[in-house]
Amino acid sequence: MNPVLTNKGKYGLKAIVHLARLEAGETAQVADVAQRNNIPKKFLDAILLDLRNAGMLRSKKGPGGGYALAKPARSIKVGAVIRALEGPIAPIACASRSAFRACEDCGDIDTCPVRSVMSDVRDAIAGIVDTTTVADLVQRSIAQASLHADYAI
Amino acid sequence: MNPVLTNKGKYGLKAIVHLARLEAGETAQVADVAQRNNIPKKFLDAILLDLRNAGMLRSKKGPGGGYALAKPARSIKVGAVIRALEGPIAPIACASRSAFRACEDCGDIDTCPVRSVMSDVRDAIAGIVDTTTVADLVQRSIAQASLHADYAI
DNA sequence: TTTATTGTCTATATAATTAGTAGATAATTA
DNA sequence: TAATTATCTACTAATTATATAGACAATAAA
Repeated sequence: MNPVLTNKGKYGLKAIVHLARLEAGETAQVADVAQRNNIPKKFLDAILLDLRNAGMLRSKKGPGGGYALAKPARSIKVGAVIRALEGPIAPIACASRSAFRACEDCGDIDTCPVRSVMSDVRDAIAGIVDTTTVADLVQRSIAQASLHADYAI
Repeated sequence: MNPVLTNKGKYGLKAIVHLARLEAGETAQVADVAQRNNIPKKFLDAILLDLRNAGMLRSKKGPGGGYALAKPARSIKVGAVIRALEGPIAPIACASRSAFRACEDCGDIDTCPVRSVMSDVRDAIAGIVDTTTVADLVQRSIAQASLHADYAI
């Protein structure tokens, strides 16, 4: 099971966390988000567009424009971000709820042990990504940062 | 998070379940396993070799030869099969225990929220695949088969 | 109303990975 | 010796990931 949060999904999550940290009403420009997070700007363009089209971000063109969250960070699930950028979370199509597809080599879907265990895996993944929100991610990074802060003068 | 039990991993799991269903001492030939499970024979050759080199299968050449499990099915974890064929199970390298690697774009690994949630995902996946054995898969397919059996005369 | 700025969209290019194939070689049995 | 079966090396094709280029559209400020 290879690395399969691709750069696209990773960049998208980093970017949306960046936006979630803005003050209410504030926007950030793609170029700024890209630079601050070491993300290729043009690549990020396409990613933010996907997230916007999925209803998670709003955008404004022109000087002073940029991107911002379209709704509260606590209402945006990590799973929604991943699905918008990477597609279904199931490790195999026959174990997907949203995009089920039988394997061509499958004899009987009801007795396939691979499908059975991969369905469990899917549920386990969903159990994490669909209960963790972007607000949680912000919280965690702050909590971790303070744990590692150097308070010595 | 794209389908990422690849065909290789899927074929390997199907094949090892096939072998786990053999009588004690019995072997099966690659050609037979391939045909019965709709797996390209040459591809399966390479897969079974990997599993053999990982110590899960034993093989014998020549007429009457073939493959068999090298140890009891209950001692072979699904996670071991997947790791042998697909590599580490973590969705991203920075969340892997066995093959950790920091992202090039990562500012601080300790405060990265992507790594944090993906570590949770990794643990969730491991929680399934490292507690499910090949024997469990055999059991399940039998249980499911009897559920769907048509007992009417 | 012009100009600079910023997001939007389409098309294309490169690299990596997956999925498989071809064909020779080695071991074993009859 | 001949048939059989696994082993190994090398190669090809298809798909996906990772971008990049450049035109276009909307907005704000001068």
